[in-house]
Amino acid sequence: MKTYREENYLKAVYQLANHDKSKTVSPTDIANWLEVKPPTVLEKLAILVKKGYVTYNKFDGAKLTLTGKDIALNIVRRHRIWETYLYKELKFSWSEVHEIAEQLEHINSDKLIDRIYDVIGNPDFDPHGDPIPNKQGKLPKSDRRPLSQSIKGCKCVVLGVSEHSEVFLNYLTELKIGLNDKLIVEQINAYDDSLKLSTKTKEHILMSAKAAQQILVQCIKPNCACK
Amino acid sequence: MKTYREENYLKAVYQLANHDKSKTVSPTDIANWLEVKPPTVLEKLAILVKKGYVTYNKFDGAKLTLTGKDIALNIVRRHRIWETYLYKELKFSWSEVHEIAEQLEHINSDKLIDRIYDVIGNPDFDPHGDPIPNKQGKLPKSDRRPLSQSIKGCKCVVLGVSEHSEVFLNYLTELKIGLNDKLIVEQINAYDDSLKLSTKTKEHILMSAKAAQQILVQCIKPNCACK
DNA sequence: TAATAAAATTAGGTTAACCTAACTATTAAA
DNA sequence: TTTAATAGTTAGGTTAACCTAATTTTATTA
Ligand SMILES: [Mn+2]
Ligand SMILES: [Mn+2]
Ligand SMILES: [Mn+2]
Ligand SMILES: [Mn+2]
Repeated sequence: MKTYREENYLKAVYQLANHDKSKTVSPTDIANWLEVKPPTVLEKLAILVKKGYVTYNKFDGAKLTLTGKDIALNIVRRHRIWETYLYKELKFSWSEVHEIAEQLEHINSDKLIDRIYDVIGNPDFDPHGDPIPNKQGKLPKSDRRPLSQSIKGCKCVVLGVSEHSEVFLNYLTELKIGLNDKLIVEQINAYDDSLKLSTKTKEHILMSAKAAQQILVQCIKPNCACK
Repeated sequence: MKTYREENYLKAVYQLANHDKSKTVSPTDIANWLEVKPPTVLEKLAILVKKGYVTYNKFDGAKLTLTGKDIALNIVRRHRIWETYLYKELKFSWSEVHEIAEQLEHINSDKLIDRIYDVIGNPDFDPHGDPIPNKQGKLPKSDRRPLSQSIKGCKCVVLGVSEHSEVFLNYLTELKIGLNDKLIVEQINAYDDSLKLSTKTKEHILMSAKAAQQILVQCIKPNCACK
């Protein structure tokens, strides 16, 4: 029996592990992520360990087992399919879809997910550029890096964002920067690493390093000097 | 704070009260409906009374207050809108929609409901012919009676079903009887009240009184002798 | 390295939502 | 009208999911 709470804990472990692959997933991390307190997490981890969905010890932190990863990836799949559906079919903006998908991802009907996935044309990526796992939990390949790693003169295309907050996404929308838009890095300020960008619709966009770190891009020129 | 459990209790009171208007809604009725035990219901009723959503005493049973009825009707509204959406937009059959809508009705997003209600064209009735309350909780008028009350020779149109089980709906589908289909009552068996019917696509359909009680119709001839 | 801060853990407690068993009040049958 | 069945209620208990406060580890840092 997987309750929506259990689904959320497994998804949290998955997302924290992916967010920073070098770090272990600690009870405190999970607690902050889910907005509960560490003892609550410890308690739940013990149950998930018993059920065979995670392993846990202080040094390696929490790790998903194969079964646990399957479940987590299925929730991620549902989440991203719903986001895409809300965006494409129901005309929600990319800053609105996440919150509603947080609820919809727990609806238990494979047939419903299959149906809406068909309606949106079986895409590989969601409105934030995140890959949609297939039914077997395999993620489509995508080669992306933060815009902040660009060098001057780089031409690149926006393939995603690593932050999904409404305020950040609305900020990008204001700058008229969206998924698949092409960017040119005009200048990089050596003092604070802020960027001057231009797009097809807008020139001389000023952007902080903080924001540029959250935008995921790919170089357009095959032999671009960007790292 | 309305949890989905609370929503389900209020909806249960609403539906039981409407199912049989002459009877009071007893704790046992609610318990059977929600598949829990009577003490669980008593406990929850006490909370709902304190919150001002219902009144309860042994003699009048459970009754929704105005606030409680508002909440219940809103859940019913969401349920029926989702059923219609699943049916019309996502091509589910009328026997499949109820179960998924039982989950979807608890998704908390007015904007989402508004959006899908728009997509399906703001209809007044769901795929089972049930009226969709408007935002103020007002139900569109519909004048229907059980097919079992028909007299011989009556021509009527199917406007709904009072049972929503998959097995019953699939049975009707097999008989090729659906919403808005026209029926002619060819004969009524005086012994067991079973009917012989014909439709545009099928003749001499035999139907038990039990089934006929669950089909809601309206006479087509303005001065029909049916009661 | 000793002191301090932070993280992990344990202990003990609350609330919601369930349950069974036992008892009381109603209703229906004999 | 007594008896038996059913419905309502109370008492007491469980589990999941949360909490705070206290304690023990583990890291930092002075
Ligand atoms: Mn999201
Ligand atoms: Mn996304
Ligand atoms: Mn229904
Ligand atoms: Mn319906």
